[in-house]
Amino acid sequence: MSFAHNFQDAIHPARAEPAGVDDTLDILGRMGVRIAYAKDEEIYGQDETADLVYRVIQGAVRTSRVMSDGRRQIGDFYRTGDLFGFETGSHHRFAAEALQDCVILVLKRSTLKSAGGDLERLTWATTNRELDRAQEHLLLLGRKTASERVASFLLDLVRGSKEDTIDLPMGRQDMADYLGLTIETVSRMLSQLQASRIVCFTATRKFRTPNIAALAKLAA
Amino acid sequence: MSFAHNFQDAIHPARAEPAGVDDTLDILGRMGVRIAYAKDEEIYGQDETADLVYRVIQGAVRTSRVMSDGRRQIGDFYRTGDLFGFETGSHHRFAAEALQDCVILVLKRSTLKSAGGDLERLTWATTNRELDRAQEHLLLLGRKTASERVASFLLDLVRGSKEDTIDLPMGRQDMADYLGLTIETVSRMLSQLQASRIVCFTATRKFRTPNIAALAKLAA
DNA sequence: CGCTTTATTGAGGGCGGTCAAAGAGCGTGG
DNA sequence: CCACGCTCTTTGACCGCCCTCAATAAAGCG
Repeated sequence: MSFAHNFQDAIHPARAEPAGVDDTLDILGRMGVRIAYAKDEEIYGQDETADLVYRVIQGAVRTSRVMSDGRRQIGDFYRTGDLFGFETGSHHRFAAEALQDCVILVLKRSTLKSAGGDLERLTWATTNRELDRAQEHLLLLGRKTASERVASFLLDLVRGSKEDTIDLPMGRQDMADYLGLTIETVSRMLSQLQASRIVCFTATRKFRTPNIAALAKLAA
Repeated sequence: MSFAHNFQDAIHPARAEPAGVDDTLDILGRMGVRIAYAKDEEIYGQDETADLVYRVIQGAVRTSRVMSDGRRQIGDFYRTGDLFGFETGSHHRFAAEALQDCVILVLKRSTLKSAGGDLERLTWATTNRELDRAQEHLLLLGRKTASERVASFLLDLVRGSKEDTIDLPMGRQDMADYLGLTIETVSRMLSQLQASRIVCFTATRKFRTPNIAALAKLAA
């Protein structure tokens, strides 16, 4: 499954940190270890003990859980700068995998907690954000229709980006497993949105949203 | 909607605390204020600021979120002894309502955080448990079938109880809104489980599980 | 360019939703 | 205690959304 040769600190510590990011995060950079993962490589496994936390330096990550018969649910996606692995106190309910080749900063959880002050506040804020997102996800999975789910998903991406053209870091199967749908339904909904001139795909994984208001309305 | 006359500390502080509960929780009892809520009364509202936390002293509570067209998703249920209201750092994504007439201990969040030591650990543990449950819920809503959802739900109740006969604190509509189903589907699945001799309802809201192994298998 | 993987589109079926009616539970008042 | 009325639950018939299966098309990659 994974034949990537991990390496520690092979990436130069100088990062292109966007301006405005809290200085607190810079402290993290000096505390942890950078590890590179190949696409689809596992960062941590389902039911693994959770004494580490992670930050995406480059690339993107998904958390997922698979049932014994292969059905899969994706918990969330993480982009550059995001912290993840906070989901539990002892054992991970979801596994984490690299969505693309990426570089991850790995830290001991205990280090973060004992650091006090800003870092503790950061840990707290991150966990709260996780809960918020999970609850929004619950509503989506429990009560939204297929088109509403896809619209909500795209809207989330639009709101989390400053670019005009947005590129999806994941394939259709990952979208489907996040949204609780099949790949075919996702594809159909996307085609439908495009036919309605609400989104416009310039490539399989690149799109623009000429009509965000309409998209927001569809997302319900 | 609610014509219950709330009253503070009208309930005598002596509680029938089951043995084995952490002493930490007793401290809470001296810090907060007890408030009684009538069935279906709102404890806090969707989008309300979240500077308080709560503990169920008596009765049961649900958290829920409704969409503009009335579709509702229930986040979780809370029984005697459970802490709730930890879902967010600033504003509640879900409202909380009394499932039955109940008594709730209300505390300032800041009090809890500044107390340090055990209480801080308790806050942390509770939040982690919330995340764990939310993630389990995500899998249920995203990937399980109707019968698996109902089986999972009943199994959860069985595992959380020491009694042989379990009674449901909620009606079918609440179950449905928790499971992302309709009331009719829930009812049909229950009838089906009973026909299979996997559960046995002695009343609408009382059941036993003669065959937990089979129930666990169905829950997947 | 050929091969593999991924995405789209179509046809048909099934699970769960919708609509409707009957039945059970339960408090109220005669 | 029973009759009545309300709410909640169950059951049935039918429908529609999404899934399944299958084929084609497009995209990635050597």
